[in-house]
Amino acid sequence: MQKKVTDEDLSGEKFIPNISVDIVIFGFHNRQLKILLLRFKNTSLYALPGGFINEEEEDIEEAVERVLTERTGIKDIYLEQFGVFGSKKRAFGETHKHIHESAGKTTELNQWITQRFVTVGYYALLNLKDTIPNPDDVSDFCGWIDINEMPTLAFDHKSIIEKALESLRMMLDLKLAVFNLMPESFTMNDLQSLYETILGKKLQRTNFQRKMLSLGILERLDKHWTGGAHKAAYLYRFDKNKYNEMQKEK
Amino acid sequence: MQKKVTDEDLSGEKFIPNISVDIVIFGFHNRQLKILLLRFKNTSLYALPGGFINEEEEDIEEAVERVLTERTGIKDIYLEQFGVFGSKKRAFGETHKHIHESAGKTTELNQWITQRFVTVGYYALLNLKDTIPNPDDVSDFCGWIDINEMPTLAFDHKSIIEKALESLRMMLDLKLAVFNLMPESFTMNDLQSLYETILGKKLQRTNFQRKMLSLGILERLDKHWTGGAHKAAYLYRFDKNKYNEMQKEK
DNA sequence: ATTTATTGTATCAATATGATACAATATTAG
DNA sequence: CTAATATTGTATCATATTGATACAATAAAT
Repeated sequence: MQKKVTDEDLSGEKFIPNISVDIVIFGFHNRQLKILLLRFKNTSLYALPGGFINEEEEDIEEAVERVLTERTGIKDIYLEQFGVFGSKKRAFGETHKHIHESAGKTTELNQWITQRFVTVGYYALLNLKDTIPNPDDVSDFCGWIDINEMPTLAFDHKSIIEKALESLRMMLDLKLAVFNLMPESFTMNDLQSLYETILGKKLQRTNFQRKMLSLGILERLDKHWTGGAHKAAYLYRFDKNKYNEMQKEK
Repeated sequence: MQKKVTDEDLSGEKFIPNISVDIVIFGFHNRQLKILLLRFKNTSLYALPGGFINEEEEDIEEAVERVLTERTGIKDIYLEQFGVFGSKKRAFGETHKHIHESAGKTTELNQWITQRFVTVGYYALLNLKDTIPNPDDVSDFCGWIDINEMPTLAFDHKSIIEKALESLRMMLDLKLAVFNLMPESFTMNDLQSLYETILGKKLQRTNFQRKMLSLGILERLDKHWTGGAHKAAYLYRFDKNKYNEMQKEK
């Protein structure tokens, strides 16, 4: 959702009015799918990272990349635009006033932010371990929240997240973007649990393994001893070179 | 792209600034896929139907529906949002000036339309026969143009159309929206040629027929005599009831 | 040494898809 | 009227994909 106006914003930068971007940043850790959320200062209200588009200098996607870097500390992140939210009810003046006051701001709330906004939804897929979550100036928390433990979300961010997940689900087998969520090396079981949380259903282990191996994009590494009382699983690595060759052939 | 400002617009209606909608309206006739285009007065410049969003009263989709009805005369059309185009280069002041002058307008060109616009792309699927294409006040032509004979298009409408087609192609087997393009009754061959133009490749007749029949949503009607020196083909009808039952089971 | 949990692979059945064959039939040519 | 021709509907076979089950390998605990 719309990032609040900082001092920088007020001095010079000019945003396209009435348009924001919101980013559903997915990460994967401990076999759980997570989303990066902000919490507004002195509230229990959470929200998606978001921002506005610099009128002179930025494509929409560039604005998204800027916000992504601000919140996660990293660049070159897998991005997908999944929808626009333009209901006439998308004017959140009261909520913004509340957030503004809770943050202890003494200045007058900028009028423009209370107007109706159309927001463009993007989702990002990244390796959670690489990130250093960083709150903005109206948030006191920025961090990873499990997809199954969503807190109260501001604005219409709940439905934006649902749409993002649905979109991710549809793309799962078409693109192989899911590997952006995985660490450098992982076991089949790790990968399977990611697929299962995204799809929201259990998959059959042996057939899943067959399918993944037949993609021809996984490089097998050393075995991985868990300490468990059983055979060790292999680690795999997503092989970008093989993937690129595959894409060329299409 | 952005519809030009009419007298109505100037008197009272208030649009969200910097945002437009553009609609790729698909129709199918004579075994050819067509798009509804406008041609600006006294030019050979074509463009997609489009418009702006009433700030007080309209969801984005409602604005799209309004424009659709204005240009085609019909309501309740299948709609799908396929993308947002927000390049920083999307400011078309010079083109608008040219269109404005060619249309013989003596008034000053409204400044707001020369600014940067973010446009939301929708595609619509409808039965071409039901429509009465209707130009707007800066166009002298509104009609169906074959997808393979695209004229020079204004703004970035060429790439918007390409993206729409790509999106339609991806959705082809996921949804069964394609039937919105067909007339009340049609032969398998008609349907196949539609699939072939969308996919841009030939399909095998017998297997296509098997696939369509196995969907369980086609009702077989009488035979259809073409006058050709061969067996008559059956006509089929898309059975909405069967389709709805199918969806419920999912 | 035996037990247990998990892994990698093989295999068989059920489906789906690609390719080909062929009978049915509406018209035209002779 | 008969034969030729083009197109349609359906069947069938081979191949590929997917679902379900079996089983041997093995790391640690008993």
